[in-house]
Amino acid sequence: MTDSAKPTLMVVDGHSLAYRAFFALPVDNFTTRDNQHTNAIYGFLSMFVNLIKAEKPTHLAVAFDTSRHSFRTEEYAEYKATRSETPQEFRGQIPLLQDCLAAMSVPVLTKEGVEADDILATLATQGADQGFDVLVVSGDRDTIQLVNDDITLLYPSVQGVSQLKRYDPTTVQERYGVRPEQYPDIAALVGETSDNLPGVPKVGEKTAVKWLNQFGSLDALLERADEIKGVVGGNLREHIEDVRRNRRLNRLLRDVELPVGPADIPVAPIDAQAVRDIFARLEFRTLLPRVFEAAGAEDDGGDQADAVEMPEPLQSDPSAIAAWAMAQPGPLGVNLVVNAGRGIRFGVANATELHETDWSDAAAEALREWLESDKPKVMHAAKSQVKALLRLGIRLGGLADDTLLGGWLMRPSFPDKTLANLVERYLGEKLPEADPSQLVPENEGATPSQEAWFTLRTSEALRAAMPDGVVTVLTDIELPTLLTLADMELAGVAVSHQVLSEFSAELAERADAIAQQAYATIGHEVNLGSPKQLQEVLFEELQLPKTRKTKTGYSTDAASLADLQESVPHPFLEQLSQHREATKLRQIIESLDVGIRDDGRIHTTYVQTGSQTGRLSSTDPNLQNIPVRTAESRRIRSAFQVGEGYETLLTADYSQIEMRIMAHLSGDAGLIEAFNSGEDLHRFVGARVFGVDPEDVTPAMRTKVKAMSYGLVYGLSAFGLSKQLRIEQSEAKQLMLEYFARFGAVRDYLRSSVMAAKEVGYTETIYGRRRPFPDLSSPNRVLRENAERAALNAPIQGSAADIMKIALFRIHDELLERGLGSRVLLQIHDELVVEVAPGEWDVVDSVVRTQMAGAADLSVPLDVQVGRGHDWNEAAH
DNA sequence: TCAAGAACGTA
DNA sequence: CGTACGTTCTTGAA
Repeated sequence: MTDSAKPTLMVVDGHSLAYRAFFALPVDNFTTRDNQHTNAIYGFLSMFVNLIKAEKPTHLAVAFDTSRHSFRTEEYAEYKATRSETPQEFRGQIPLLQDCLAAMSVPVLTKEGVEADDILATLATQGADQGFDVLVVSGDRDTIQLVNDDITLLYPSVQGVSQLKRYDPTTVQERYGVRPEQYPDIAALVGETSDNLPGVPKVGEKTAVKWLNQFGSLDALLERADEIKGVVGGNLREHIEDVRRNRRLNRLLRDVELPVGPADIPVAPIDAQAVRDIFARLEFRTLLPRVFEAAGAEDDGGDQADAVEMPEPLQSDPSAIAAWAMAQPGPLGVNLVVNAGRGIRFGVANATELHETDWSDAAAEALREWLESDKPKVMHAAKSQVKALLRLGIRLGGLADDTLLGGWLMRPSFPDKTLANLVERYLGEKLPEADPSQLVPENEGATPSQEAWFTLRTSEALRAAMPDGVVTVLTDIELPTLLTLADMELAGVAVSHQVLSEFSAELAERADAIAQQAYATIGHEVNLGSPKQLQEVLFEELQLPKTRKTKTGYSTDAASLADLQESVPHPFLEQLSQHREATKLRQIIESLDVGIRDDGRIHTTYVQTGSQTGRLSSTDPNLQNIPVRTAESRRIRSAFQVGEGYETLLTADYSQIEMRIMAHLSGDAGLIEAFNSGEDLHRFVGARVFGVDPEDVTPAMRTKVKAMSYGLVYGLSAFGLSKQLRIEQSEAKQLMLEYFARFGAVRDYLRSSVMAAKEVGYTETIYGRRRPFPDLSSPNRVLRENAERAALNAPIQGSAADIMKIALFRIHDELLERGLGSRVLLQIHDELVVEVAPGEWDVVDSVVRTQMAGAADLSVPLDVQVGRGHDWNEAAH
């Protein structure tokens, strides 16, 4: 392509390319542990090394803008004035990017009063004069004017930063219909919105090109502007000064005084250690070898600790392993490979020695003493392993860490929770992985003891990176919770197939009947479960007014149907709603029914890392969303019954725990008084807000303040409140004003908590659990406001989750310690379900109340409601 | 067979 | 234009 005899000069506009990368790469994937955003840096460098590899420049420099001020703003103050402020998280990345470039020995050029493109223009012009092949890399269209036989422009295409389009004189001519040096003439006529340079109205690229070709030059055109007929002619004559100004401003300076010329910037060897250091800080791992490769340098690993050599795993006898493990002073990595609930292989490791064995009852017995001892053990995803051991009657002791939990606590939003991912993130190494595409893989995956070894080392690295508060949450809340959940999952909850199937049959019959009526109403059959077909019926056949828009059409959800029914009543709407209700319940029942195991119980799985706030989630089946709102749906709960050999179920729930946490965190005197007064919360708040005595608070008032109180925790707006209460927005606004006039500290707290989160980049619960929020300073309003609401909610929901977890494991532990037969079965965020053994009611009731009320010491009491019954519905109060 | 979207259950 | 979840069904592309 290029004449190999000629040197190649590559000059890059760092600012514009990094800015494109900033918007192209999701910030979520490019944030370091200490919340430094790196997406612009990564995107730029990734493209940059590709360029160097492909183009092999002999001389190289990257130019940056210094500020928004330049000779152009001097002449025309509005220049680029419409550009929104570059976001702080972009600007913050520029110095770091420049550090990276410095480490890579790439000259970084800036000059006060001129833009990066002027520097490019100067170097490119000098380079061409001095016999270089010149490559200009820029995302600014004005650089098209530089293109000639010696100067080629690489311009990012719309597809993304990684694709660069190559412009030489021919391609410019093809694309724009003029020679490169004429491009600024077109731009001057058309204008450039992004630079806030208005052009001639009604003149686009086509007209501009036509004129230029007709008159030969811009000067000639402006001279003879009288000859252009029609509206555009008038426009041109009217805006002739704008065009002249545009042309002055879009001319790039080719004679900027620079400290270096093209010959002074030959490609130099990179500073390997400096690159390693800054990349380590930015947590770039995959980029490192690419930079070394592009620079033609050897990555000798540097003066960091040498890459750790993985010791060979030893196939050992279980009792030998047990003796060895007992003798180890420090923590060991432990890994029981579980399949279908049973162990199959077992591995254990310290830093230098790896042992593994097939798992068997005999192996379990040999290892029992050590497993049950409090000798420290470090695992990844311990819960399923703990359960497999419990099935053999082995209660694991000494669980010192679970890297699954640690990784989640550090970055709760990250979906990949595998050990392999943590190994890469925290050790910068690769966990050996079998190639899943091959039946007999060439590369063996890690063996059980190797995984244990990696787990142990990952645990150390994770702990080193973990803030103290997060360590506390891990060891004092999550690890004890893990052991509790293992017992709860194994216990399961007894569910009556009989009750479920009777109800299911009833619902099936009803759903069928309603469906038939619905078909009769509209005159034909339709799949009532298909929103697409329903839209046909509702909005075309029945010509009902359009509802809320969805991605694929108009909504047919319950709220929309209710709205329609109110404004344009139609029997089909009612039938559809009832059908939905019946089939939904039936669906839930059916999935519960198939979940009943041979022991007559449902064993859910709690996903301890399933939320970003610290809550648990429940799957297979989800027992945290069993219907409760309607009397009919509660029949499902009556199928959850006390198991054989037990006396009764106990339910215990926290009342208004989130509002209590808000009272505590905000220190609002009124709200604290509300909770200390013993008065019904919403009555108390309603009395204050509406200025009446508590006994005079009407149900309507109570409903309003209740919605307001709950909405607060979620970042509710006046719009949302009005929608929910079906009142005017102005009334909702007034309600909020009155509310905050009485409970102002609540608003102050919410505001300042979001502000603080914006400052540090994360929120924190009372116990130190963190949740990062990179989007809080996003330039995108939707993203930012979503993040603000989530950030407002996170400490509240998260603190509630912390408190419930503490109560949960303390109850679990105390029941065990006291040798009681009663056991906790379910956790539904603020509620626990306990199966009480015969004769233990009084003590269990007391343990539960005491531990729940005492789980946290807030400035308001924690109120606990306890109920008792043969089934879950009856036990609710 | 899979992923996305809509809908809906809970706290 | 109210947070946090999981499941089921339909649909259309692969």
